[in-house]
Amino acid sequence: MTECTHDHKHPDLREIDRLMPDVDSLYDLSEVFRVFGDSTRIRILYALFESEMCVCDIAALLGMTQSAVSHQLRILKDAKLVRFRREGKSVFYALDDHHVRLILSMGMEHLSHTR
Amino acid sequence: MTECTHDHKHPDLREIDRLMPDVDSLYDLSEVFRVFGDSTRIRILYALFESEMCVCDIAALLGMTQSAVSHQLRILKDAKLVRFRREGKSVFYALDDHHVRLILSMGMEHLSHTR
DNA sequence: GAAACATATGAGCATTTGTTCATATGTTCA
DNA sequence: TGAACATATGAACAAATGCTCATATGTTTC
Repeated sequence: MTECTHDHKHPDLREIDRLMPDVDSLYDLSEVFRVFGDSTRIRILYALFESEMCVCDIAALLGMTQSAVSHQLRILKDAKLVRFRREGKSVFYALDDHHVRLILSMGMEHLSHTR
Repeated sequence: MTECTHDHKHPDLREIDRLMPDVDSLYDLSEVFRVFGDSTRIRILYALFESEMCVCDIAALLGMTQSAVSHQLRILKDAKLVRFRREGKSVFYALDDHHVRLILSMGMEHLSHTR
């Protein structure tokens, strides 16, 4: 490969670099979306749209093992997308804040615009 | 592991299953977010916030090889997140629609709420 | 047509990721 | 305290992912 010889209009790269969020913020942002980027986790989030649920019910609803669901819930919890409360032997999970719903519906809207 | 013995309040799983989008839609939705879930692609998208850019400029801006950027642009293009136009030897990429900006700002907003 | 430039793409490789299995932790009740 | 239940977690493994390198495709200019 050879360097770009700039024989056309180019933006001021330094100016653009100045305007962009710093690399660390963008990395954190990509991590947020990476959490949404798995169908199991998306299904869990949509299940929680209706009501809070315990782990075994989520597993039954999705037809997955309790272990697999629990592993994914941990990722969702770490990303602050769900919160939980213990009630006896069960642990109930729920969507953490309204941003989750907003982000999901934005994604759905994008989908509907691309077909 | 043993089955859940339902000794507490449980939601109607069949009703919840009925209300949820079908599995295929949720898979497609997760694929959209998976595309956002990589810091290189996020950096490319933010670079394009300011103006359309050719591949070599994006590569220079991000300090990456032309090949790496081109591979990621293909993924962004397939997901309809960017569009492109050829002008001579160069190919200029731009954000495809306003949903991209909305989704990114939703993600940023979520981030700012979690610290 | 040939050379130079800009971009696209396939193969290979190291890393990451999601699931399974086994087991640990935590809670209730007899 | 011990047994049963509900959830969490570490290790292992197969599959997916992102980058590099080499090279192909496409465009302009001589």
